[in-house]
Amino acid sequence: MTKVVSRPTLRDVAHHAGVSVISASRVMRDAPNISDGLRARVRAAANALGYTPNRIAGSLRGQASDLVAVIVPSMSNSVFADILDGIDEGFKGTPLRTVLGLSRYDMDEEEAILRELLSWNPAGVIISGLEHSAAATAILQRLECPVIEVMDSDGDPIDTSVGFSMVKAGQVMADHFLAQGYRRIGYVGAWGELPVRSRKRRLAFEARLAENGVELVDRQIEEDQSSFAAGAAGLQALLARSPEIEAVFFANDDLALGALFHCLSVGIAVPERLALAGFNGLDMRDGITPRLTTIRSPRNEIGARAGRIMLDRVRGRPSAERGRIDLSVSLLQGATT
Amino acid sequence: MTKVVSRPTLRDVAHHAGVSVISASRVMRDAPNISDGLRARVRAAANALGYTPNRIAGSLRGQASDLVAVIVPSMSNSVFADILDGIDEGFKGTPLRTVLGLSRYDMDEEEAILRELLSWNPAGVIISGLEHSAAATAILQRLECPVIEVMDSDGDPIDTSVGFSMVKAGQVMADHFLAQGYRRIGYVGAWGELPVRSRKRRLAFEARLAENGVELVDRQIEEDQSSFAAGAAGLQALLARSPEIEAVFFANDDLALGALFHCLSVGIAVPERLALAGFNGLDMRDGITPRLTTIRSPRNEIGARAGRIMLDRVRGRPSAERGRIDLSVSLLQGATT
DNA sequence: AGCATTGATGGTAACGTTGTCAATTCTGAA
DNA sequence: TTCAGAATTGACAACGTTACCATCAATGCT
Repeated sequence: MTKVVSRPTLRDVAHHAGVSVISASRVMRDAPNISDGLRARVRAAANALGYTPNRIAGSLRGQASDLVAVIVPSMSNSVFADILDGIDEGFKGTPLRTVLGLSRYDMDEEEAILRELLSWNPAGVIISGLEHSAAATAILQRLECPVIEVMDSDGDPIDTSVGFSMVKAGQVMADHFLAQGYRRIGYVGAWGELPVRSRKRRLAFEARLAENGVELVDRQIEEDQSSFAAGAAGLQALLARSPEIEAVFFANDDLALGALFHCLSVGIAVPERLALAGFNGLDMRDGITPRLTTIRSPRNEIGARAGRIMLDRVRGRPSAERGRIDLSVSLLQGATT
Repeated sequence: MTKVVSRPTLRDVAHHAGVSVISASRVMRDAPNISDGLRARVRAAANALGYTPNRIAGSLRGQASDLVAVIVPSMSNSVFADILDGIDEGFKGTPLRTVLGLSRYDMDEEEAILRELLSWNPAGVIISGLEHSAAATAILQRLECPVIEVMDSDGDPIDTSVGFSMVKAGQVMADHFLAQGYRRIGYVGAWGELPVRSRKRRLAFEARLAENGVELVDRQIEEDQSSFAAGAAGLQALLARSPEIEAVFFANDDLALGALFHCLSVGIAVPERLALAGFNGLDMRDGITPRLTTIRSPRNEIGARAGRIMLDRVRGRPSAERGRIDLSVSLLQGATT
């Protein structure tokens, strides 16, 4: 019966320190009412043995683990990467950890991964968007742990949402276009507007224009995912159909920048002949002349705020925010409008 | 003693189906030797109750969980985002899940997060780079679970590594520059070459040039993180000091593209007056004319391969690869060299 | 002095699952 | 018909931790 050299447990630590298991446990998690001597002895034993707590065991005893299920469509989309960075920042120095689930822009996949992750008894769920499959919504509603929906803030959250308003974003850009005096306006999207968010933005953009008596001249939604190339292609298709357009709003910065490069290379004067505006406020803009006009989406803040709220909720702090949390979007005026 | 309505357990399912707990367990995990009747009854009961297995409990019983600790510097860097996407792809349809740890380009932080994540009894560890703190290396070496180091393949892995050779990458570009006839060559990096990988690449680049009798004219390492702006600034600084330079290798595509935009806007002819090349092969390149010459780093493949190997190892498949796995890098010839 | 309160420590059971072994039933060959 | 072996099902213990309660000593108050 040669015992395999495996990780030391609390029992080992307690034995080594000559105390009871429960006392060792108390020291390790800084419970109150511990004498300095006991604390010192247990600490020493833990160090000597290289003890690492087994959180799996701890989580089983408690009702929930310190794992937070984070479900987003994809990591390659820098929007979600930024959100994840923000969340992790919020978790820094806490026992909370992110367990990742990627939905690949598919509601069924999202539902499946949600079920999967719930089997880890997460302390909370952070999920992107307000739209989910009926079953997923039902599951989320029944959940006892905090559920934070990130990105959108148009609509009612299941529990709490942290995001910004796609409607406002669309309106802000419409107002800007109108203020600049543009009247023959177009729109370019991509990927069949798959993340529904972009459609919300466009509809609000169109509606605000219409309110002011300006009808969107034309729109072009590319099949492919957003990219510089798609932006250039979209713009070309749009202008081929509707050459009178004088200003274009793009679903995101990638598309807009691709279109900008196209304009620069074929000699379309920006913004004199054609004004361009994007959405997101990627750092990328900074090195490009003329600097792109866009709307800053508070991606990092969303993540950090969601992480912090999750922490507060898990800790049971009464100060923890709830409901819809609407971060503001702001126009970043560049030189392309 | 009103029982809180909480998640049903196997006991509930078993009771509902009129069978023993262990039988229910066997049905749920598709163990052999189960009668169709039993299977059907348990399945029905599980559905009726909405049973979700508690993997925390399952993991405690077994020796390791199905969680895989993935430690990378940052999500905002698209290189790691792509790797994570790849890993998750490899885990699709398996019980393996990613628990995320971000080291923020800091070895001490990496060590700390490693310790943190180990307390979840992970089935394996995927960590970026071959360089870790001494303590972290020691921990990783002692680990019983698979350890896969991703990105680099210059050097010896602790257990298994999946990546590409920074040295080869540097050499490939040096050979390309030489083949194109460039002799007055410069280099631009950023962020004090913080991810050590870029320095490895540069040194190999310089060494290969030197082997062929060409001394690097000058190099400029920006303080800031890589960005278009840093690339433009770096190029300007470089040319201010060494205007005779005719070709520049950049630490990555972001820098190179920023420099390219700068050249386009100030009228430096590319590649006639100045040749530019980047590194990574980001999709971004596709929409920009002239298309950037670069080296494709197999980011997604690294992730997918690492994920698959992790799965094979966890499953105990003898086919599971080990040791150093070197993915190839290839030159993507564009129009900037 | 008597008694409640607090501080410090320990014992026991439980969290939900699964590995191990035992018990029972069934199958097919002798 | 009988019996070995397979198929099927179950009982029990254990994984490492912590909640709960118990114990005992020290302290403070009337």
